Amino acid sequence: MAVTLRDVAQDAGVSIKTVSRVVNNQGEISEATRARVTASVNKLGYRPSKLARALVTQRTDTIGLVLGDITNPFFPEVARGVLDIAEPLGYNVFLCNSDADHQREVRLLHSLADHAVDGVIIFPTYELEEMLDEVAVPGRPLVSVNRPVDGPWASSVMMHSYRGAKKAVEHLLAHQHRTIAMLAGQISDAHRLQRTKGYRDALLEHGVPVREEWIVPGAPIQARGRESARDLLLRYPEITAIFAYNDLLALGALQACHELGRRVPDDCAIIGFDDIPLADRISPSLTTVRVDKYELGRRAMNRLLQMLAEPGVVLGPAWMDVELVVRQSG
Amino acid sequence: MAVTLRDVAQDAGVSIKTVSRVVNNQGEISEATRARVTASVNKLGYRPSKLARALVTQRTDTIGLVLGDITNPFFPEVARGVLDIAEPLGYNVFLCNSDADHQREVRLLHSLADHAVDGVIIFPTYELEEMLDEVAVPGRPLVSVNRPVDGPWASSVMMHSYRGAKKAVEHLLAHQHRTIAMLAGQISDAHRLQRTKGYRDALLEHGVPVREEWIVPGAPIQARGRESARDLLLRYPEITAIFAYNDLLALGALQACHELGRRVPDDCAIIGFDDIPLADRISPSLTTVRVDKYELGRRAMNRLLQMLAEPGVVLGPAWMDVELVVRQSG
DNA sequence: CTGAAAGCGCTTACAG
DNA sequence: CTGAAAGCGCTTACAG
Repeated sequence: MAVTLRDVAQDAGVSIKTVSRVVNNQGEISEATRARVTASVNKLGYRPSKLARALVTQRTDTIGLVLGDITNPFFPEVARGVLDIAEPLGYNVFLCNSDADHQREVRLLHSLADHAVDGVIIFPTYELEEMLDEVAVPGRPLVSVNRPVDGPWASSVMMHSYRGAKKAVEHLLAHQHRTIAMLAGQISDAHRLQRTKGYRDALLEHGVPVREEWIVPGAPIQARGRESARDLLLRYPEITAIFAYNDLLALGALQACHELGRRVPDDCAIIGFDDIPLADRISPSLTTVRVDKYELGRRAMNRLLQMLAEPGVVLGPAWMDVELVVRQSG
Repeated sequence: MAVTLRDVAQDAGVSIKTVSRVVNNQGEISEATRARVTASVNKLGYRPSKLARALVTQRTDTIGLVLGDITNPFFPEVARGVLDIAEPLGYNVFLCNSDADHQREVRLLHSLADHAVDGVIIFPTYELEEMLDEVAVPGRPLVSVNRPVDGPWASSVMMHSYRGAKKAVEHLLAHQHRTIAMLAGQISDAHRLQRTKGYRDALLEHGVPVREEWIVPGAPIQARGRESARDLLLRYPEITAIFAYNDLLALGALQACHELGRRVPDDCAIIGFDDIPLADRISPSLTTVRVDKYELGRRAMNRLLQMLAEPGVVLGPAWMDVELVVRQSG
C-alpha cells in the first residue's frame, strides 16, 4: 500500500540497506548514490514506517501522558507544556484521563505499555510505589508529578504543595482568622496529604486547634465544593475562612457564600490552589496559590527526555516553586 | 526483554500459532489446550505487542486528534468527548496542537501518518481539500470538524456556525442596536467565513449597511480581543454592540469596555460564541452561542469509528445544533 | 484441532 | 562505499 524501502531501492537501483542508510543519515555514502536515492525518495514520497522501525529499535517516539481530567482547567496548560517540548523532537503524545480512579490508571498504563510508548508522564492518583513493579518496566522511564518516586526508571517532579498550603493558611491567620475550614480534595489524590499537612501545621504553629470535622474530603470539582462549603457554613456558622484544596473547590465555596448571603471576603474569606485561568476573571477575584502549569509540563517532559538519554541514571526529584497570589477573596 | 508469544508457546508446550489463536479468540481450540495456554499467559504476564500486530494487520488502534490549542477552553471538553468513546474500545489518542498554523498542521498529519494511526479527527485551519490528497490516504479515514469534506475517506461534523452567528446578531438588532462591530477571528479559521456571513446577512436583512472596517480579524485570544475592541471603540465611538467570533475575544472586549469606562451591556453590548466554562462565571456574565463541545467530540469519534467499520462508504456531514444563551452582557 | 512457512517494513551486525 | 542474511513479534493463508 504505502511506499516502502524496497520500492525506493528498486527505483534507485540500490539495495534496501543503502536506502536505509541515506534516510537515517548514517554511515558513509558516495555523493552520487546519495543523490540518486534522495531523488527516488522524493519522487515516490517515501516515509519510513515508524512501526517497523520500532519493532527492531524498541523506540516508538511516543510517550503517554496520564492526568486526572483534561477538562479540569489545571491540566490543559500542563499538557501544552509537555507537547511543546515533545513535538519538535518528533515525539507524539497519547493523552489519557484517569479520573483519579486507580483501576483506570492501571488499565491506562497497561494500554500504553501495549503500544510500547518510550516513557510515561503521570499525575498519579494512588500509591505509586505499589504500582511501579507492574507498570515501570526497565527501559521505559516514568515521570511522576507530585508523588515522590526514585529509582533507575522512575523520577518525580514535585511542586511545593505543603509550602503553598501553609502560606495560604498563614495569610488567613495573619488576617485574624481563627476559624478556618478546609475543603481537602479526594482521598486518593497525590496532593491531599501535603496540603492538609500544610493547613494543620500552620494552625498548630499559631496555637489554633485543628478541628477534624472542618476538614472535608471530596472530589475536586466545583459542584462538590459548593455542597461541602454549604454544609460547613450552615452547621458551623462561626467559620470565617475556607482554604480549598484547589480553585474549583474554592469556586464552589464562593458560590455557596453567595447563596447563603455571606459576603466574600468580609463574612468569609476564601483561598484556592492552582491559579486556574478563571481565578483572576471572576468577581471577587480568587486569592490562590499559583503553580506555573506550563512550566510544570515542560519540566516533566524534559525530565523524561533526560531519563531516555541517560538510561538507568537515578535522578532526585525536581521541585517547582509555588506562590501565594493575593486577590480579593481572601 | 518482554514476554513474547514464543515464550508462552514454549511454556505451554504448543506452537506459536496456537497461542496466537487463544489470545485472539479465533478458530477452534480444544478446552485442554486453551486452559494450558491461558495458564501460561497469566503465569508469564504475557501481553501481545500491538506494534508487531500492527505491522501485519495495518491496524494500530491509535487515532490522532489535531486541534487548535488545548489551552483554548473550547477544546478540553471536545477532547474528553473523543477520549471517552475511544478509550473503552481500546483506542489510544495522540493529541496535537496546530495553533491554526497550516504548515504545522501538515507536519502533524504527516507525523501521525508515520505512526500509522488508524484515523484522524481534525479541526482544520485551512482549506482542507487542497491538503486532502496529501494527508488522507485510502484506508485512513479523516473526520473534519466544521470544514465540509465528502469522500470515501473523509467526512465532516459541522456545527451551525452561520445560524448561530445570525441568531446572535439578530438578538442585538432586536434590542435596537444598529452599530454592531464584529471581532472576526483568524483569517485561516474554519468558522470565520460562516460566522462573518451570519453577521453580514443578519445586518443586510434588517437593512443595516455592513461596514467593512468594523469587521476586525485577529487571533482568537483574549489579549487580541482587548486590543481590537479598544481600537474599535476609540475610533468609532458610535459602536454600541460587539459580536465576537468566540468567547475569548468577547472576554477581551469586556476587558476593553471596563478600561474605557463603557458599561456592559448599557453602553456596549457584547455577545460571544462557544459558551466556554468561564462564560457564566464572570460578571457581567457573557451572552453567547452555545455548542455542546463534549457531544461534538463524541460525534466526531463515533463518525470515525463508523468509517473504520464500513471502509469507503461516503457519509454526508453530521450537523450539531447551536443555541443562543442570553445572559447579562448582551 | 494444531503446526511450519512466509512476510509485515524496517535495522543490526557481519562481510566483501 | 555497498550488499545479503537474520530477526524484531506478530498474523495470514496453507497444510495436515
